[in-house]
Amino acid sequence: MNEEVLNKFNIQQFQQDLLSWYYQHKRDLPWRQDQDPYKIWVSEIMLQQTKVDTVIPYFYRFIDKFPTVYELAAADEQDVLKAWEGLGYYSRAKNLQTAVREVVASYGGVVPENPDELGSLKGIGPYTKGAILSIAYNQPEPAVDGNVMRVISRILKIEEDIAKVKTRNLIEANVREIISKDDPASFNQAIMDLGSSICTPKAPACMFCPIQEHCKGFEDGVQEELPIKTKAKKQKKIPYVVLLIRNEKNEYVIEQRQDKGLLADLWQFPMVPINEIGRKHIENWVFSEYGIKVKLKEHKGNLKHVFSHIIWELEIYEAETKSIATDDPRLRFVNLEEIGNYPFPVSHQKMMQYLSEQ
DNA sequence: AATCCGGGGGT
DNA sequence: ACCCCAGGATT
Repeated sequence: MNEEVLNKFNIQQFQQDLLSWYYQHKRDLPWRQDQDPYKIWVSEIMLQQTKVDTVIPYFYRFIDKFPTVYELAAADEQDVLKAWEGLGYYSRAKNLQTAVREVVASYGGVVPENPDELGSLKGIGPYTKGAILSIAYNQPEPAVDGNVMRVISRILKIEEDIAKVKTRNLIEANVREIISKDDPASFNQAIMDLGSSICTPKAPACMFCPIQEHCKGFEDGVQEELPIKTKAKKQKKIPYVVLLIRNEKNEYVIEQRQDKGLLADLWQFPMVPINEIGRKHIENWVFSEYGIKVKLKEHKGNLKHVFSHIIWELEIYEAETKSIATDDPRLRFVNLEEIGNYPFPVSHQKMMQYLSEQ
């Protein structure tokens, strides 16, 4: 496909230009202090679809709480989710703990250096596998993320749709050709740093790019058109009434979500799907669903919460109940003190401002 | 191959 | 609004 471009590509000079730029400009990041495979691993999972600046405080707190695979393996899953609260994509945290437990049980607590063993762990896909192998173990393995796809598609003028797995594999094959065997850890991280600071999605700073003279996209003036990517479709809106149900002991009803799917195992205030039942039957629905008699009170406000694939349109109501206990295993009555121990999605954290004393 | 899965920030 | 972000699992 782009063999012609690759044939004329000066690999040695490219590596030298890229790496000398990186050695001079590399960012001082918390997970670059050492090459502890566990810490590299945690950082890579957190960084999936998440910006560096967002991850940094979470990384410090997480490593402080779970310094090695042993602390994480022994931890309560709810505590792990609490440490992940607000980061999103919560299955990352559950899969990470599952995989760490596997490392302790089957690999003596040592993160596998074998590509197949590493790649078989929960939550470790092709990117994360390559990142750990290259950064922690100095293996010349590609680590193709969004940055790398953008940078490589511009350099080699690859005009395939990067939303497709096939294109990711093509780029991986190309990286395998041009990666530095002497310092693969720096090579992979250099491309990522370049992608975040110079070779940005919009208005790339080609005039300051250390590898401009190697860039076929720039040579042909198409760098701003690359990479090619199909658009995501619009999110579907789903309306809910959310109930802040309080009893006479000033406790609120919270509910644990199911253990699979959206926001799995996190806690929330009960949500009534009003597009399914109609807003006339809210109190009846709550009784049939949870066995709790409630009386709707004041409308506290509305909230729109946008996910990647759906949009929640939330109407928040205060409600009262005479109940002080429940047999429903999903539910708990908690006071304002206890509620802070449970992992909540950001949308429901925002509702806590409406919780009142008395 | 397409869909599901969070939340934040830049433009 | 729209796009992107150090992606992976499931269908």
